[in-house]
Amino acid sequence: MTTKHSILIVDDHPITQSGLRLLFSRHDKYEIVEALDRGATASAFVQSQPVDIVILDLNMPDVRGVNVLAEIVGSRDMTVIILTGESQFQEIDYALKLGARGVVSKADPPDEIIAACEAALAGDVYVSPQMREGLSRLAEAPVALSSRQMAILHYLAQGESNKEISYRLSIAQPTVSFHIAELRRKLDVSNNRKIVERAQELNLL
Amino acid sequence: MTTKHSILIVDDHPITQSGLRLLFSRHDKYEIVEALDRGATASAFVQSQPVDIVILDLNMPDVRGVNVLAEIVGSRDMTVIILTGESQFQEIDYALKLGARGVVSKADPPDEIIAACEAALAGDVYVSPQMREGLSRLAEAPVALSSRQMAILHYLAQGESNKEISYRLSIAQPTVSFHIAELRRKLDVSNNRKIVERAQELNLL
DNA sequence: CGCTAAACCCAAGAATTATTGGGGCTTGCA
DNA sequence: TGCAAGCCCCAATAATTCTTGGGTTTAGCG
Repeated sequence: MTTKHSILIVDDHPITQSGLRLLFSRHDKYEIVEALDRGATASAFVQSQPVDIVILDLNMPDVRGVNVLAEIVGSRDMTVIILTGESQFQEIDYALKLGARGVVSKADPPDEIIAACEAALAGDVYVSPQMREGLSRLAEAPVALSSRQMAILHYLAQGESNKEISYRLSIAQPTVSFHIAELRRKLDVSNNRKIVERAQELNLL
Repeated sequence: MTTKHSILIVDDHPITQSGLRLLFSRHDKYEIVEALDRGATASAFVQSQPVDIVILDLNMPDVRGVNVLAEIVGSRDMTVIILTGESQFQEIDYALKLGARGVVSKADPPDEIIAACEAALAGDVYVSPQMREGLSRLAEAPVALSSRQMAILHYLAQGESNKEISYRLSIAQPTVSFHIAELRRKLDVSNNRKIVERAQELNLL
């Protein structure tokens, strides 16, 4: 092997970053080139410096991981592996639809992360046994949202304005309003202020 | 020093455990004697083998960390440091009342954990700056809302539009916007979509 | 009593968001 | 193959919401 596989870590917990460094230090096939603690910086980073694999946390203080994922796969064809601490299967399912190449829980043995990387490099999508079980139990959603609608729903849940959303997704403001109208229709609410509440009732977040 | 300070880690994420091992391996004053991934096993462990310091996660699949804490401090006088990944300040406040000797977020620099251990050994209670700020918001003087502001807050929580609210209260629409701006200011949020969320945090609803 | 602060209100104009109408794309199905 | 339905997008325009700058009233205080 001439060159190692470059890895970007995106996780807001320094202690988890340390754990990942220790893990990958035992596999000289991989090299961590950067570890970031904010989703926004991650989107920017991969623009200027693409990496082979992104290890992405779903829960970060600034941006939802799925939205980072959407931005990354939207601009570059990069391998993203989801590393989640919670059992948010709806969101994980959505991440897979967006193009995540692997899903591992922080409660899984660390080797699962390596397994996911191996699978991704081989062109497969790896979901750890625990996560696979959770996903299979996920009852088919009574309300089916498209990926765009889901992305915008997540931004809404974070309290972002339409303008901010249009900027992040690089689409026109009326397009955001259009998707919001679709969310209102599908979730059967009359008012934008009820969208997030209803989505939570339906476990869409 | 004749003997090292013994440490028990209780956290359901192996990768976090790795990070902690790496961290404490750089401080030969401490020695990790065990790392457990379930709260129930932790309660049992310290009965048979007391340790100097317990690093305790709040979010575990089987038992809430606070319940483990209650059992530990109830039976043995042991130093427990809370290591939390979420901003659950109500629960953290409760943990401190129960007798936790330190609080650190997983989003804090790892050194904060060492600082908390040092403080605990010196007999102090250490709360990291980030956590301290969150806790202070809990304790800060209750936000005083006028009756008009409170009325409008309730309408907002029900998802009513400004127009509907102006209609119900028989006031002009800009007046509603004015009161909403006051709510934003008093609740210290930047965006209308966050008002209700913040009000719930403060138990104003 | 005058002064200040805070709550309440509104008109007008600025800013944001929604709707309409239309286009392109893909998928499944007749 | 052609058609219908869903998704995604946007420009232009409509509707809503926000801000600004002003006004009134009340309450506390030196």
